[in-house]
Amino acid sequence: MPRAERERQMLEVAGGIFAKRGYNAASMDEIAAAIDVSKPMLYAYFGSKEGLFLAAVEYATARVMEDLEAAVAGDLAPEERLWRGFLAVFKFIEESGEAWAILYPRGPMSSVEFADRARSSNEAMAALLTRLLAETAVEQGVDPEVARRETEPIAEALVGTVEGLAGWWLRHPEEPKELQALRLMNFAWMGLGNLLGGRLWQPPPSREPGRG
Amino acid sequence: MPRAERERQMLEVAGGIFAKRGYNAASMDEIAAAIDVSKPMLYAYFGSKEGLFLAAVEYATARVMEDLEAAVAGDLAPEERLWRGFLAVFKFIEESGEAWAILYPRGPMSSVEFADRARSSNEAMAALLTRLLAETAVEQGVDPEVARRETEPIAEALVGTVEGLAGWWLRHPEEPKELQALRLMNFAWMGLGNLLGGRLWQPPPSREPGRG
Amino acid sequence: MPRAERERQMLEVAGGIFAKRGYNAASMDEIAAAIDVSKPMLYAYFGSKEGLFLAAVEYATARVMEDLEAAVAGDLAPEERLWRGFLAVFKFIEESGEAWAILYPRGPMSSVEFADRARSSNEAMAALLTRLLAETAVEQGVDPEVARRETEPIAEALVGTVEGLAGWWLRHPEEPKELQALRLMNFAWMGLGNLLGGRLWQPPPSREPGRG
Amino acid sequence: MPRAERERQMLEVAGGIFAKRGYNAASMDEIAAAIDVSKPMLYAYFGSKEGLFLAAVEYATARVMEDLEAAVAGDLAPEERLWRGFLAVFKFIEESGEAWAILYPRGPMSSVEFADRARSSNEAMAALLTRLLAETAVEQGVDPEVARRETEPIAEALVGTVEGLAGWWLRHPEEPKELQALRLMNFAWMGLGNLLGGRLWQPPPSREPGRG
DNA sequence: GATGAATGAGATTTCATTCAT
DNA sequence: AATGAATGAAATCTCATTCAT
Repeated sequence: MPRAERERQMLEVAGGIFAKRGYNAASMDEIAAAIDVSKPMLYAYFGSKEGLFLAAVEYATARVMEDLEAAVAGDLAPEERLWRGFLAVFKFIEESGEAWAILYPRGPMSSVEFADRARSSNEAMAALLTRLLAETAVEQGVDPEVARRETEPIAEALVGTVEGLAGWWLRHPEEPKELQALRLMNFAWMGLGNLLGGRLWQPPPSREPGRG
Repeated sequence: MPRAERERQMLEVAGGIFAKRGYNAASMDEIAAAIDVSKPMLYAYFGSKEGLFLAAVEYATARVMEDLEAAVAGDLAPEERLWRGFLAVFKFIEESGEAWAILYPRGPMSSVEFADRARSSNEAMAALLTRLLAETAVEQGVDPEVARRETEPIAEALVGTVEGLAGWWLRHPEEPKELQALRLMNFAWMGLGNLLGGRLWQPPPSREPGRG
Repeated sequence: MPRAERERQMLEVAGGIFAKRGYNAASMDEIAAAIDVSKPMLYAYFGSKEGLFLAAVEYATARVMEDLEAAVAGDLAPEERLWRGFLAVFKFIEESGEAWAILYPRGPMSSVEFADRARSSNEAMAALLTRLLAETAVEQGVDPEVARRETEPIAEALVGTVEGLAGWWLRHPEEPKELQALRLMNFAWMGLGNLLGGRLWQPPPSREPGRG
Repeated sequence: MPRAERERQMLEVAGGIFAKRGYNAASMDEIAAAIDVSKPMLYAYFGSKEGLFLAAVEYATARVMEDLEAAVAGDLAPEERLWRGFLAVFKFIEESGEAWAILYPRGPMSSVEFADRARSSNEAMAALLTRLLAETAVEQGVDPEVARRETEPIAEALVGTVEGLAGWWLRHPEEPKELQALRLMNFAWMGLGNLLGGRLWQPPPSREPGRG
């Protein structure tokens, strides 16, 4: 088995265990046994438990970002882009729940030691959104200075929004992912002001956003 | 020192250490030393490390919720309420960053074992928002069935939004809290549709920040 | 409550807990709570856990010995004496199983540290038997030198015999104590040689021991 | 060092320490140091302190039982068999006092938690005796129903007898083991009825001790 | 005389990590 | 290249025991 292939497999299994047990409760013993590899091998590949964990996080991040970037690529209206991005993320969660769970474990008691370095996914998503929002804003005539200053925090807030709804969805898995994306459009695109006024957002075929 | 007082002090110090180190890396030894109490005392009061942690979470939750509830109490317009709620939360974060950090540690690798029981803060905030949103929606003539179904997930998303922006703010502490609240109003109340169209939200007269 | 009375009560409760949990697993906390006394009181009365334990053992010993001595007192034939002694012991076990269980806990893993000082019961019973056997032997014309040398080890063996059968009885509590005493007479008085030859011992009314 | 060999060594040393200190007072630290092995090795082999202890008990049991079964094997008269069995047991005690002491610690304050599972030796010996006694009794024409009912408790009593005399012997180690076996024959085979009548048991010709 | 509150010391157990083979 | 065997270090938790009141 080629090294890259083997590494990929290790990261997937390890990621699953980290997601299920949490960083500390996941033992190198258990991981090695699940991969069917000796512990020294794990160390040869990743150097330490921390190294393995970070590699698993990066691997998972890369996969979400691939899906997400593919979804928002091309010449699309901002609204359409947001809609497709939301759909892509919830599709990813549905299909690779474990990978998402490493990135956003929900629930406290993390081991903060290397939280910074493990935030790669958050940053990648926020960066993508920041770029998109900034471009669009400028296209739409928003003051460039304002756009520069405001898009990054807004993008971070938006990632938090997705994470928050994803957490709720985990407890209501019977609902389809499209409904989650639709909710986010209503909340994030329309805003509560419109929602509470009864103005809802319509999915693509007849897409027409904005306030009434 | 009366028992209640001592307990409060323990919870504050322990909360700070849990927030700084994470659940696993925080050792009972370190916590006891920081409180200047013997370890057995900790066990006498809280039974176990888990018990101590959960008590600290509850204590922090109770404090945010007090502030938040006070801020949104009274006969206020929905918009005003949201605005004041946001302000209250960011004020809390500014003053009690550690308490917030225990509740929303940001960053992966949690110890999943008792994540459920530690979600009290999220649930409390989401429940408050759910109630407010539902009431307002119905007042505004939204179909009650829709309101019933949609407010809870939207509320969870909103909590995530706050958490997301708070995370960003932690890395940009030079900005005033009012600016964060203003951002959230623009994002969550107006929606991206309006924002990208250049339509911004104005804070109510008797307050200060924002841009016209 | 007079001190002696209170002390007696403490020893009974403590003895019960020691018997149920074993020396180490019985905590001073549990014992104090069961007696409904504060821990410092326990220390005031008995000095230490070890002191409490030894006092409980002595108390239990004193009680068996009272019963046993009463049973074998008076001018009785050796056989009759043995029979009455056995009956007394099994009666005691039936009525005060816990006291017996401190003295003969059956099963390994004792905490040998102060085993010597805790053997008081064994010694007391063995001493009583030694005296009786020696007297009888001499009366029956056994060489006094032999009697002197042999009675003590035989008495210890006999105590072991009683303990062994008591252990079996604990697992077959449905049988009456008289049957246990009868068995011991057959074994200890008649001997296996007679038993295997089919010669059994008859209880008192028609008592007639010896070999066929 | 091959695993089996190492395990045997561990069990012997651990057994010795358990016997000397008792289960609770023996610490894993001390045991590991005495074997000259790290504590984690102990856990790798036996899982827990309890596991180690039980393994040591089983090991000791297996060794007594080997000797005992070898001694009573073959076509022997009941009397001869008993005599040889006693000799074997006392020989074992003389040579492996520690192993015997783990099985029959004499002295109170056991940790009752797993007393049941630690009684293996008692049960093994009692089972062997039960079988032998039952066979012999039937051969000798004893009512089979009586034999079935009585042999087990008698066997347990007999094990207690051996234990009792062994306890005495520990305090009088200057006497030879043959004398102990002879005593037991006189007590258990002849019975006190005969003893007190001055009728003693004679060892079989080809052996030595005893008094005519 | 009596106790609530407190602690020093030590027990078992687990784990990331590394040699010797 | 790969691993079985081994360990140093540390974590949680418990308990007998004692002051200060």
